[in-house]
Amino acid sequence: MSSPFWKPGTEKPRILEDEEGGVVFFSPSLASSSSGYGYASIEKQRQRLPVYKYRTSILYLVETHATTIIVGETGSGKTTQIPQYLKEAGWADGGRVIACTQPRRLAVQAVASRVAEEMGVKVGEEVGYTIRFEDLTNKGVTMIKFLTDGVLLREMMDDPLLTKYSVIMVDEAHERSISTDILLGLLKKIQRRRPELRLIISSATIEAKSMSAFFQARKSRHRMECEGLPKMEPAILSVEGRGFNVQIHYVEEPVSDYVQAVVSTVMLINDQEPPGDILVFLTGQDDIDAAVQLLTEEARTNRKNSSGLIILPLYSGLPRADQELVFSPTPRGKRKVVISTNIAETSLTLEGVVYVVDSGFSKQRFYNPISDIENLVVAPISKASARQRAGRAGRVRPGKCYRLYTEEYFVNEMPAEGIPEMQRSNLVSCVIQLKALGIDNILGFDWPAPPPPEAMIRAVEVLYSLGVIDDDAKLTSPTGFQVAEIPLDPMISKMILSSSELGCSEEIITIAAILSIQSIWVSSRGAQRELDEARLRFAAAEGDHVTFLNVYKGFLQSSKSSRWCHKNFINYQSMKKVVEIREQLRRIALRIGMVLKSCESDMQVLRKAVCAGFFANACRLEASSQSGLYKTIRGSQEIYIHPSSVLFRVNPKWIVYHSLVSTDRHYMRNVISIDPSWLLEAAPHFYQHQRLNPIVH
DNA sequence: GAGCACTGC
Repeated sequence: MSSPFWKPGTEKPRILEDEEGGVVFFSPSLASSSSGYGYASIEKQRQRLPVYKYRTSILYLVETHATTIIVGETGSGKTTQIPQYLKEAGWADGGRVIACTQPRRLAVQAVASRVAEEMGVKVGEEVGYTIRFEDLTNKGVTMIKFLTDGVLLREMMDDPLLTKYSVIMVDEAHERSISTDILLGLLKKIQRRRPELRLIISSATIEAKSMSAFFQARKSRHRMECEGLPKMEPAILSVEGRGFNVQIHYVEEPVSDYVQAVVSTVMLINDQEPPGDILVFLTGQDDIDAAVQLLTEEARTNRKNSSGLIILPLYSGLPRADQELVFSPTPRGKRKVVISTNIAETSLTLEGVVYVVDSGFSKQRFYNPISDIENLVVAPISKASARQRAGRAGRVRPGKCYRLYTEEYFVNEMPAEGIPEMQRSNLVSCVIQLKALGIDNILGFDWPAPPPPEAMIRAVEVLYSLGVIDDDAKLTSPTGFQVAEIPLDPMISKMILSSSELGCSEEIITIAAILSIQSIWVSSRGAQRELDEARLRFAAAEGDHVTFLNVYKGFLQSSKSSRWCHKNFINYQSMKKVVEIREQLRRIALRIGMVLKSCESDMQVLRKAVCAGFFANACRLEASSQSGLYKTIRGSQEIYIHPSSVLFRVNPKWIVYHSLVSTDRHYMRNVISIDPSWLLEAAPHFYQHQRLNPIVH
């Protein structure tokens, strides 16, 4: 286990082969020693990884089987080693490329730089990576390429058979993200056309069996088993991990209040267990803030041991600087307690954690295709998640995991796997992507996990109403193909296309970029009034979209200053991303033949363009309503303007919204006022005269 | 007058 760089008593080099592809921080000692030690010691390190003793088997299976499924636990080294084994065995000869996909950008970068280091090359040469906005590959030189699965899907639009790849390894397939699932479905289809292509599906769970069943080709007349071609029967291989043993503790009785249970469990660990940091999994910001506060008070009153506690929250909405606090090393004699959302389950890795407290819950997205509303719901996690969470305690030495649910519940009631994202999401983007790849029979597509037919039908309806697909459910030309080319939600893409005809594309692509990120405002529950005041400085009577334009203009006038952002409660990181996305949209717009033009101060055409994409989200203020109650034109859903909108309390008679937040009420986020006659202009087929007229007058 | 698990192109 010990690395040649690490002497007992010194800080252990931070992880070398992170299976989750979390944020990898190389310690300075490692960074400096890599040049001093040279190739041999890296080679020794590689040989110590559990996956090494399977090298020959893996190469044999890949050679003889079209699909190989690798079940590998954390720390097995599969992600960094298998692509190298393949390259060493000649799979990248003759200009072919070995691809390895990851669900997350950071993982792509981290793994690529590690593999480049092991091979003694620079990233972008023999080893490269591609993520959105960043392509560090060199055609004809790059042999191993890491990329997000979303990027590989985009590549299929230009090269549907992915002809340049000899082997494609889909990593972290157990996470079952929408793009991983689409990719798996498409790769299965490609295999029929390209029998020489090899797939490696790498997964952390035993779900391998269902994955294997999926890739099991039906005995078909077209594809006889013949010499020279690999077997269609998938091979399965397990590789053990290298984590330390984690002792599991369960509660004896179900807990009624898991925030309270978290507090007492942390205090118990602190009183009775030797030093080591604690990682707590809760569901969201509210719970986390509450737990942080309770723990801080508890630590203050119960002085015995708890003065050494450093209590930190962790969730993605946290400002960057606060997030980085959790990575700072724990001072001697102190104990760090990080209270986190699911972000610490897969997206980032904390070192030094010895104790995990698992509430057994997380927030999950659910989609109701009937109401067309997506909801965030606190729901029980799966056994797979519970194991992943527990594993976080065994990275540096043997650890303990305290589950705030009973063993009986874990064994008998907890579901083995989570519900794939595909089955609980709006599918509009997914369907258009498949259409663009020539998959016309969406309902008959061979999915790893078929989504509910209602959700697919709803997606097809939306695309039809946007004029993106025709009566035969085929992409329209040019609109459908253009919308598919733009990497955004189709409603936003449609808005962009219309802006070209209306003469306001410069403004609309700015709005599109802002709508496609989380939020441009800093999240500050503490300074709510100041944030509201800052927002009012940019407020436009037309609504939030025009307000965004004012912010963007201000940002440019400040020369993209971070100080200006800070002063105005605007998230600087978000604005940088907006500039980047806007630049990408601008390039795509030109490529698909749009006219880039500014409407200057004519906000009416701009609002029409928003209508052209979002007409389905039109609402009218209830005449008798004093409380700001709106109803959707289409479904008569009762909804309200979100208090964060600049049109909150202004309540214009007609608006369209960008998205809904559903709690006890449905709140519209980002709204703009419109004239109802524009709805008829934008979507005559959708708002027929007879239906709209009685409402208009 | 209230709330945003997490990714990705």
